[in-house]
Amino acid sequence: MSEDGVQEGAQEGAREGAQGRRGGRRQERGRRRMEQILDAAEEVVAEQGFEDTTTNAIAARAGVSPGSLYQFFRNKEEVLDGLVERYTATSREFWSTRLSDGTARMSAEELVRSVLTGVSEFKTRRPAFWVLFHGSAASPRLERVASSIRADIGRRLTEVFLLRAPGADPARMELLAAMCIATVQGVFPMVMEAGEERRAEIVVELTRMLAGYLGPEIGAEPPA
Amino acid sequence: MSEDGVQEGAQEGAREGAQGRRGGRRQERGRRRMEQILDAAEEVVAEQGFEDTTTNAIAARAGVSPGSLYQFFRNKEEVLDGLVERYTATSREFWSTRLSDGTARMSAEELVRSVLTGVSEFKTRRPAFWVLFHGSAASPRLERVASSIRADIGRRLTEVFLLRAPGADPARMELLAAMCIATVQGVFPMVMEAGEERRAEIVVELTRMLAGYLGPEIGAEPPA
DNA sequence: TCAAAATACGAGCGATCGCTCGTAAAAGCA
DNA sequence: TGCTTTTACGAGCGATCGCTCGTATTTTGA
Repeated sequence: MSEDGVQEGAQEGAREGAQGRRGGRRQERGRRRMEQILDAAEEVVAEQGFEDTTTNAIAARAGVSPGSLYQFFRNKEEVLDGLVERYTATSREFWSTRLSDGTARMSAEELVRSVLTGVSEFKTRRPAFWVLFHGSAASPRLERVASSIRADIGRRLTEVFLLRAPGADPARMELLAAMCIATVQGVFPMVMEAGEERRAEIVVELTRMLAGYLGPEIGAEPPA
Repeated sequence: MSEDGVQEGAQEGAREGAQGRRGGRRQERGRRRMEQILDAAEEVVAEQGFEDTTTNAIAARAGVSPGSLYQFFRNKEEVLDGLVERYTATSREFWSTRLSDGTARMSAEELVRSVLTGVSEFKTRRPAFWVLFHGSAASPRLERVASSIRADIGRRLTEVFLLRAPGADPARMELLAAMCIATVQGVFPMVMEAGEERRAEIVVELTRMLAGYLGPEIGAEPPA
């Protein structure tokens, strides 16, 4: 090592991909800090909305100086990208556990209801998820983020549909999935704004609409 | 006037309301300027999005100084409120012409298709409408605006439903209308982003979904 | 033990944006 | 014609926000 000093060149390529300062070998402490910052971002986005979220507010919520935040994220957008990454990872687990068991045997209505309650739970656990999922025609930045989240969910849902209708055209199933996701995106705010009993009523409506829509193509095989 | 310098104290009370538009003894020229400013706001919102729209940009687009803008609108939000007001007025015409004729005789599918093409046209004529209608969970301000627009459309649509199903429960029809509006809000971005032929395909899907949902309660009376 | 790297701080820079203010020209009214 | 009101201007104030920079502390690795 004494020869020339510079010998870290071999390493720097490995890490640079995701986020934060380039070429940096991150310590355990740093990785924890990044999670803290993302947790804080989650809270602030859920409370203030996407556009009103400031980096200083995120840093303060995380109990960290603005400078420290930029130690790990190059700019505000990268923080949001970090949130999205966490969501898609979590959503991956969510769907796999929810689809591994007997979804193929469910009626379309049971399937829809099961997924809807799942989404509802997820939204409670991750308050900012809905904001990023819903997106907005008003904000190009947010829409970019939202459509990437929806695309990921679309892929999962397409798999489920193909599992239930093995002979079907994949492109067709993709379209059905996209329609369902868009519909839920549109209707879910109603669910959230409504009171407790009203909420159940709307979920019933949404279930009826989607089950009716999917039924002919994704309906359960007759249990005979 | 030279006597004491300070003698405008008697006037200042009258001044407070005049700034904005409250006690509006507005001249013809002023009313035209307001329309110009709203036109400019329409363009800028459609191009930049809701949050990225600045009052200075609106003024510049309208060919007016920032000061002049604030001669007519007390703040940014009032400009957006003005846009919404124009929309609800235009939407009033839109619905009344679209509902005055034989909507009661149409099948649910025809009705849905007719409304959808209408919305599509409207969106082309008023580019910023979609932005304000779609709203966003990410922006409390925008959501306020959007929900007021949706509420107005909801009232119109409820009327149509009641016209087609005179015996039905009004509250029930209101719920159906809200569901339809939310669904369209969710799915329409897909329509807009898609290419020409793809677009028709999605509209067919949306029509099928809504017609299937409404059919049992709003379907046409048997023509027999 | 010690230098390099990673982590941490926080004041504040530069840019933006909503909006004001002093001023002055056009329009209504006597 | 004069006086008031409305319309018009545009530089710039005050506040905010994303982000930087100089510096100090902790951890790593040899």
